Amino acid sequence: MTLEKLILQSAESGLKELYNFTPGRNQIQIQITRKDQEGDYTLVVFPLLRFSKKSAEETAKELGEYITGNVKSVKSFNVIKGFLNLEVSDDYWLQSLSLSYTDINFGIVPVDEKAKTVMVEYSSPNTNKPLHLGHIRNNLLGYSLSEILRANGNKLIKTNIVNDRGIHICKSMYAWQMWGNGKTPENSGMKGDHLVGEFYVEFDKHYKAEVAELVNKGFTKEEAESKAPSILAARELLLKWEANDTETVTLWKTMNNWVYKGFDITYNKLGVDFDKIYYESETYLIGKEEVLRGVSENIFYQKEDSSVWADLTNDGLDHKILLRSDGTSVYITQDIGTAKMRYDDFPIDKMIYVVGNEQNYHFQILSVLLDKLGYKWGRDLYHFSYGMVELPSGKMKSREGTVVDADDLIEEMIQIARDMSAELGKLESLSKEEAEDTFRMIAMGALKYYILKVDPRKNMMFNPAESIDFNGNTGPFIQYTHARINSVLRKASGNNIEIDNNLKVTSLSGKEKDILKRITLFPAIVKEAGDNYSPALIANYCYELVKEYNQFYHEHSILSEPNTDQRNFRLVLSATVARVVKTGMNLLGIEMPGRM
RNA sequence: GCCCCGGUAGCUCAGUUGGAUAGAGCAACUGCCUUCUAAGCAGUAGGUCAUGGGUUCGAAUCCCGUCCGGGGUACCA
Repeated sequence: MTLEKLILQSAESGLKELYNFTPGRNQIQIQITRKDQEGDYTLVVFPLLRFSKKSAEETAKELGEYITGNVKSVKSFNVIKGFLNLEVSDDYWLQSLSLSYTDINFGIVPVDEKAKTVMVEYSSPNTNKPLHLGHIRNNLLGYSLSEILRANGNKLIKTNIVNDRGIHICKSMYAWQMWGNGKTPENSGMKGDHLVGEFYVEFDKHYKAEVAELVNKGFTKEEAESKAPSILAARELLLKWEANDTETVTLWKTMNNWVYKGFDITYNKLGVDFDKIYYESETYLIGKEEVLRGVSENIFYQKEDSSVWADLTNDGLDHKILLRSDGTSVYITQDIGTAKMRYDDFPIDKMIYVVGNEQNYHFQILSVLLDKLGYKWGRDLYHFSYGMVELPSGKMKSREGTVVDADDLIEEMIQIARDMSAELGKLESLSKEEAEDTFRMIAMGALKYYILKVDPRKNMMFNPAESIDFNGNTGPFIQYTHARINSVLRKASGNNIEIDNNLKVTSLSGKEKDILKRITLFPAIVKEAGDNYSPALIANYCYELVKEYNQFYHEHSILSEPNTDQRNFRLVLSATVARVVKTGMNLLGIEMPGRM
């Protein structure tokens, strides 16, 4: 049992004994004592005054005396206003350090037979364009969220739904047919996803020009948008594709394969992976079947133009189209099919969709539709809705080419890591391969931390003109501290200094105690991050921990400490910090270089 | 119009079931490397927590109004 729980229990029995009052759940607040106050845990007595019927000071004093008398590890207390600050004995902190040092999986809940199966869908790209910064946020969040949930004892299935069919890819296909001149990744040396994306932009350019021309001829904007020759041609391709037209399907396969090769490279650089990949082309027909079953069972209705709709007005929503009048399926149609297929394939206890918050309405509807179709899990789908990445110029739009390309950004980060390392005169002792691998880890560490330290629900700003930092509250700062500790530990073992888990120390400095306290918090942080689906909590914890460690490192010497017990304690402390930070950063998908 | 989300230092962000004097980093300025890695440490300066009310021992946090920004809103995904 944690000390916090022991204190809580003691406070409960104290209240009963002193004031004959039995507190309800969450009625007693125990929190970590503020840094500027003496003590380790603080009990707020204000809410208890109406039961003690005494002043805040007096109540706090009586409770403090009771708790110090009952909980061995609490050695003393002080009262300031209505705050009862409890001071914990050094022995307790040392013991918990010893335990976390010994436990290789400290902070991680093992996955056993009783574990729940959680499926996390993330990435989910369209195959008509390369990945950009928005996708990076999605991929990093999805991967990290999965790792965090696994660390909380869940069985994880990471999945990806590739939106490989639909009007968007038909646009790129049409543009390639019209203006491609047989360009391929092979004959142009271009990455496949970038090449296909180029034609998506090309399509939009022509389309916009056509619409403008039609508007000039007197059509309304809406008419023009649905009558422009390009869009008609793209729609025709979609129809041909759904009719399994050989030429169309062949082109579709070719272009998609170009894109997949490109995606694989980007995924690899991002360090993300999937246990099961679904393709919309394989799920949309199931979605269609489900929609048609819905029509025959009068769950949905069909209009005269034969488009299919759901009436969701009873759920406080609107009417929603499920099949177009030409019979082709829309975005939500395939999501219905994909969901059904997944639940058929796996024993899913919890399904999480990592998708941007612009889709909030979509997922609300998806839930209701599946529920109406009779799937009891429909209402349980969880949309992990994260905020957009904004540029100073506003929102990123692939069509308009106003995006920060994922591959470009990664390359740029690696180059900065190289330059900075050269400037600082680091890593000169490493081989070229080792150095390059370290640059990669640092660059990705900077990028990943930058994105994951922000609350996922909020929109975030990215200014390309001010490149991502490597100093301060950053990934490299944390990696650096870790590398520094490694260096000390290397030197220790080089000098044949053995690290002993049996800690014998008489006095702890304030900094040392701060670090000890922070380390013992780690399991609770992992749990909180899992409960709240928030990688940011892990990121901020790691930062706080290494910041405290750096202060300690500056104030105390480790290897040249004459008292060997003290030296041993500091080595155990350092080694534990290194491991906790590494575990935490790995939950964010960030690798930790051995030296930097 | 209607619905959802947000607004904390010049900039980027923490602050999570309401708790003590609202915190970091960047940018600016000042110190600290013959001593375990200076991608570090210490310091100065920077705030009407958008705004007006309310709830209470106590509000950046909860409720209502207003302003500003973003997103969604029936044949894009």
